[in-house]
Amino acid sequence: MSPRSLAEIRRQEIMEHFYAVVSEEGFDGASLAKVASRMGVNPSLLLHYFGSRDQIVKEFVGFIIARYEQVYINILKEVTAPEEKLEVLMDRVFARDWGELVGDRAFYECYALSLSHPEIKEQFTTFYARFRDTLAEELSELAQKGLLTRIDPGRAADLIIVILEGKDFYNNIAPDQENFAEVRKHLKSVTYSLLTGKDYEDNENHL
Amino acid sequence: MSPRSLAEIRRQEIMEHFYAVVSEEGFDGASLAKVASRMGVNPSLLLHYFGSRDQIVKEFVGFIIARYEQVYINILKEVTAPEEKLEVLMDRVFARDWGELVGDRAFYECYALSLSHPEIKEQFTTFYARFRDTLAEELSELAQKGLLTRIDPGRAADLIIVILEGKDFYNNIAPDQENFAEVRKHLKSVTYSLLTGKDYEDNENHL
Amino acid sequence: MSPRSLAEIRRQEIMEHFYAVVSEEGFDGASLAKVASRMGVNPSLLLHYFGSRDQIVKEFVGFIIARYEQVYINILKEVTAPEEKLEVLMDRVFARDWGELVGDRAFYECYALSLSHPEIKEQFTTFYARFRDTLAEELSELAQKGLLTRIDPGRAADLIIVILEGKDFYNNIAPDQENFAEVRKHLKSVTYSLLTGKDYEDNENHL
Amino acid sequence: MSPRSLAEIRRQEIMEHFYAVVSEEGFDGASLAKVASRMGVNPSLLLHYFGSRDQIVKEFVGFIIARYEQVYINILKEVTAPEEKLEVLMDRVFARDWGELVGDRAFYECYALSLSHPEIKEQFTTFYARFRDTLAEELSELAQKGLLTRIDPGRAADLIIVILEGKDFYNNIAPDQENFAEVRKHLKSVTYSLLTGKDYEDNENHL
DNA sequence: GATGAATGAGTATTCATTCAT
DNA sequence: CATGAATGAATACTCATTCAT
Repeated sequence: MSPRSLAEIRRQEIMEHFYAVVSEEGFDGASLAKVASRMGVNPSLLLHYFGSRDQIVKEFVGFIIARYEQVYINILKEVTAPEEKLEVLMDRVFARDWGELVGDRAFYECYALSLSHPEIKEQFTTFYARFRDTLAEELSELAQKGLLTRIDPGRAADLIIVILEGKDFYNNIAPDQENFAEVRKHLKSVTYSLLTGKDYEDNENHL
Repeated sequence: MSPRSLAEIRRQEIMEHFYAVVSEEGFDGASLAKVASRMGVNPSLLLHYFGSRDQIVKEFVGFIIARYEQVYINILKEVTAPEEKLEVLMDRVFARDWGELVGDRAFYECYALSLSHPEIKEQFTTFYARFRDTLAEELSELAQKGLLTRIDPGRAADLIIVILEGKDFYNNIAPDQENFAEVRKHLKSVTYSLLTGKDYEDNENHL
Repeated sequence: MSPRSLAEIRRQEIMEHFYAVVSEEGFDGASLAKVASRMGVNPSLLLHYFGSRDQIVKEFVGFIIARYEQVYINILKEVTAPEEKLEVLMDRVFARDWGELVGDRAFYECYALSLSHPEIKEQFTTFYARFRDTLAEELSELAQKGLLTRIDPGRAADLIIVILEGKDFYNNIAPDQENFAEVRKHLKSVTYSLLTGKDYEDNENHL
Repeated sequence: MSPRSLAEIRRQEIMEHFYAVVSEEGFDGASLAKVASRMGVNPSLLLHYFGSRDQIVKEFVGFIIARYEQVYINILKEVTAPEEKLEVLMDRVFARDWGELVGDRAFYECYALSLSHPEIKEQFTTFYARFRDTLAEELSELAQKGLLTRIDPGRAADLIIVILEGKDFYNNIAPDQENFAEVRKHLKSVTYSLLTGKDYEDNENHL
């Protein structure tokens, strides 16, 4: 309840504004001057709190991943009866979009960055490891209840991640944008079958 | 007999070197000076041929997509007997990597760029449209021969693209890198089932 | 009648286009590239004919002065009866404008340039010397006929030049632009009086 | 006690140095680097204070005009008995030179600039409007005292400006430089006559 | 905690110029 | 006669950063 220190608030503000600029113009366009000007603040202030732009970028990747984590975790943490759990999970994975995240340039900028920065790649890797493990754990429960017959939970988790990320990737640049909802619906049905061995048609009302 | 004008050769060289730098350092680090210095050439020369850095970037996206297209087309153009066609296709889609393409920062840099540049997004969209259509056409032939029972060719093409891109995305930052081959193998089997309605176990030797 | 050499024509073309650009953007904006592009020609061509930009500028001052000379000479060369000569001269000096010359940035650019380039100043000086002398000669004839009573011809020539240049200078930036015609009219009348000792009112119909 | 902020002092310094360079080499030669180097300061500093070179130029025109205004106002503000006023005014208008102003390339550079920049032309126009009005006002007083018989004060002001600017223009490039004092003397006498209707000969001792 | 002065390296781009063709 | 390749210096401007206040 105690208000965070001013320093903490400022740092958060800076991240928020940095995010806004990266989303629109990429790291390329995210100069301290531009971010500071958006904040209505002196550029030196950003350095006062982070020491260097590099440090901002580094922490920014953490900031972005934390944002994702929050969303991904929400997919799972919903408490429901085991029988419904898979449907709810599927619904969420294949939902329209997750807040402002889908199509977010900032995320892919960080991802691209990770491909040549081992330290940053590490951040992504541990994030996806955590996500995979949590997913697998969840699915494992379902498997024990016989609701997930044909597939190993770890494999299933991998599969879900692949389809999830592939779907979002494709969604952003897919032809026939307006009908992408049907692609999502189809992917959902297909994934459901893969996990349960049953057709999904009879569950259509969950969409 | 000299097939291309000097200008064309130079432009190609510039693209090649620009690619190398973007792959390592992103657009952020791809200054004209850096690219020129790699080429052992004066920075003005790049502008002599392209007019502006923006123009280089724009054409570079085309260059990257053309590279992908070449690979993606290779997946399909192999001429084989219809019965083997699906296996060959699967093999290729889920192969280890496609030259230097996988894990290529340059590609994701372009992709990220497209998310806030409609003109560039358009380039991606038409590329994936073309890829999807060609895939669908191919699958449609197989369907007519009864080798693809359970799925509409267009849907199947979407599915393949989603899994293909999701796999590559995941591959780059997946935990347990060494065992990713198994993930690929599993994805291949699963995709095969989805397309044919048959299990893939009996085809394991194709991997 | 024989066509000038192509070289001569080209040089003239270049001067013409250089003039257009200097008029709009000053020497500052008159780059070889810009001039060449207006001509639809390769920048190297300008150097082919002039050797260097400096040479173009130098010859350009001559070009500008020659343009002025042509106009100024026209003021004088009209052959009329001595009694009308002064009126015609006055009419011309205080005419609305002299072609596109009035308000021409290029002229003042050259003039400004002359203030720190002795060689160029020399060009202006000899031009105005020539102008002054021709004027004085003309006025001297009138004086001999008793049409110019009160003033020494040389002094009169100086006076005319001062009023002429002052009027043009003032015209370009005078408040109350629309009514500047009246200023011109008044200046004409005043100058007439100064030269002849008579009031000008009775000659108003010459305006 | 320190009257101006550091920023104000710096801005003034920059104007001063910019003036020096423009006087010698025109806008063409007045690069930020050159000006900064004269100041013994980093080029970025000029932009720190003005934002862009264009802004410097714009403010520079104001700076130049303010300089002129100061001199022109000095012509008028001298308090003397009405009977002497005209003589003093004439003396000042036709004085040898006004500090470093005469022959100042910077002024004509600005003037030339104004011919294709409406915004800058506006600055000149309002300056000359102010000058004309103040002059007219002054002359109007003299007229009421019967010291200015033959001419409307507004017209007289226009006339003085024309002769003043024409004289300076001509002075800079006139042949027979050494004897230009006589031209000035003659112009003074002539102007005096025009304003008062009396000959000036008897006032020669004022020169 | 925050600003502003100042720097110096780096940016894309423009420019005049040379040379080979 | 004219172009186009190539250079290298110069341009205005941006940027991250330091330091004093």
